[in-house]
Formats: sequence, C-alpha cells, structure tokens
Amino acid sequence: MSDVFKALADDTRRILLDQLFDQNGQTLRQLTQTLSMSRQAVSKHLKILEAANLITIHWQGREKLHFINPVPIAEIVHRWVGRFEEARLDMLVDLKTESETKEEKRNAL
Amino acid sequence: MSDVFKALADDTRRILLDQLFDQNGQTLRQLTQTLSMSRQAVSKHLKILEAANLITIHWQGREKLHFINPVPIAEIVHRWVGRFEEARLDMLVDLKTESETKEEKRNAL
DNA sequence: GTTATATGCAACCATATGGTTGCATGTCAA
DNA sequence: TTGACATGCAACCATATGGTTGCATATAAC
Repeated sequence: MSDVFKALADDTRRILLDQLFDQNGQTLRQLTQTLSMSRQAVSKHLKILEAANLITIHWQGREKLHFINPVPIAEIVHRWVGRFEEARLDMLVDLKTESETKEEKRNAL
Repeated sequence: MSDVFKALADDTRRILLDQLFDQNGQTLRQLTQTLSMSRQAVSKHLKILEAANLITIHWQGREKLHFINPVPIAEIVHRWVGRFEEARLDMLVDLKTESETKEEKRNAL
C-alpha cells in the first residue's frame, strides 16, 4: 500500500504508466526511447512499479514486456478517494458555518 | 499534481491526514502527540501537505489549526482511478486471450 | 560461430528527504 | 510584567532516492 503511493510519487514512473496506458506490453527498450535517461535508470523505475504490483512482467525471449496491473491500486486509491469525497461534502457544511466557534469547528468533520 | 502524489507517498503524512479525517481542525501540538517524533518534524510534514493543497491552515491566536482540503485531490486522483478502471476492464480481455501473439498482446490495451 | 541486441548486476555519485537540536518569537494567563 | 505555552526558523545529520557508468549474460540474426 505504501509501495503504491511511493511508486506513483515519481514523475518518471507516472510517465511510464502513461506510456503503458497508451500501448500495453512495451519492452524496456521501447519505454526507454521516449525518456531522456539511461536504460538502467528506466529499468530501476520499472522494478519499483513491479514491486508495487502496478505492472507485471512477461519475458519473451530476450525481451521483457511490461503490462499494467490495475487490480490492487483501484481498491486502495478508491478508499482514499472515498474519504476525500466524504470530506468534500462535509466541507460544504464547514463553509456555511464559518462563524462557529473553534470547538464546534474542530468537531465539524 | 506531482506535489499531491509526493505528499501522499509518506506514511507519516497519510497518518496525519487520517488524524484529520478523524477530527478536523487539530492543532500542531495535538497532531504531534500521537506521533513519535518531534513537533518540528510534524510541522515540516504539515507544510508539505499544505503546499500540496491537501490541508489548509487557520490561525487562532497562537494556535495553528489544520483542516483537510479535499477539492483538488479528488479530481486528480479520479483521473488516475478512471484510467486504472479502464485498464482493469481491458485486462479481463487480456486474460481471455492469453495465447495470442506478442504483437496482438502489445495492442491489447 | 560470430556479431549484434536486450537485458541484468554492481559500484558509485549527487541530491532529496526525513529527522534532530537549539534558539527566537508571539500569545495567553497569573 | 512575568512566566508558560505554541509555534517558527535555521543548522545540521543520516539515509533514501534517482541517476550514472562499466561489465556480464543470454538470445537473436547473419
């Protein structure tokens, strides 16, 4: 869970996911081409994405194919979105009662 | 956008958001109490959350109150969830056609 | 079989990150 | 006004992170 957030925190790794959303199953070499960094750097990023279960690897001869694995993140992020959604609704109430006291405000959510 | 992901990547900061989901508008001192680290460390984390627009600050005398700001993240994360949802549906197709060729597989998503 | 291609592994490096401590400042309360 | 309390600021430190390069290995192509 922590791994997923950490994996998503890096710009390069989000770009890599973008790449795979665009065309799934690309090789390391392919994914490297659009980025301005070494193959090894990209490989490290992909390893982190794999460890976070955001992508899966399929070997085909000497080529390493990368596929998006959307299952685990969906639930996790959903949980967080859900909580922020609730908070958003409650915030509307918050705005309406701008003049309330500190104690009341503390208990608003 | 990048800031939001980076802010969420840290365990302590997610705990802090948890704290605020539990009781909104807590002071720095209050938020520090449950964590086993210095007030200054917590203050830094809160600064990062504020910079990412995930919380907002209200000063009340010498006390700094922290409130969750759910608006910006909701949209951003929604975008990502949406894409992963799409990918999840497509992956079902993927699984069904396990025996397809590499080229076909590359174009599956 | 030889050469080119796709990748892994390991050492190394600069900077970012998450924490600390010490001191300064502003506000509340006696 | 004096003291306690809530916070900020700055320097400092250890480790994590994101990148590099050089070399090794396995597969494909000629």
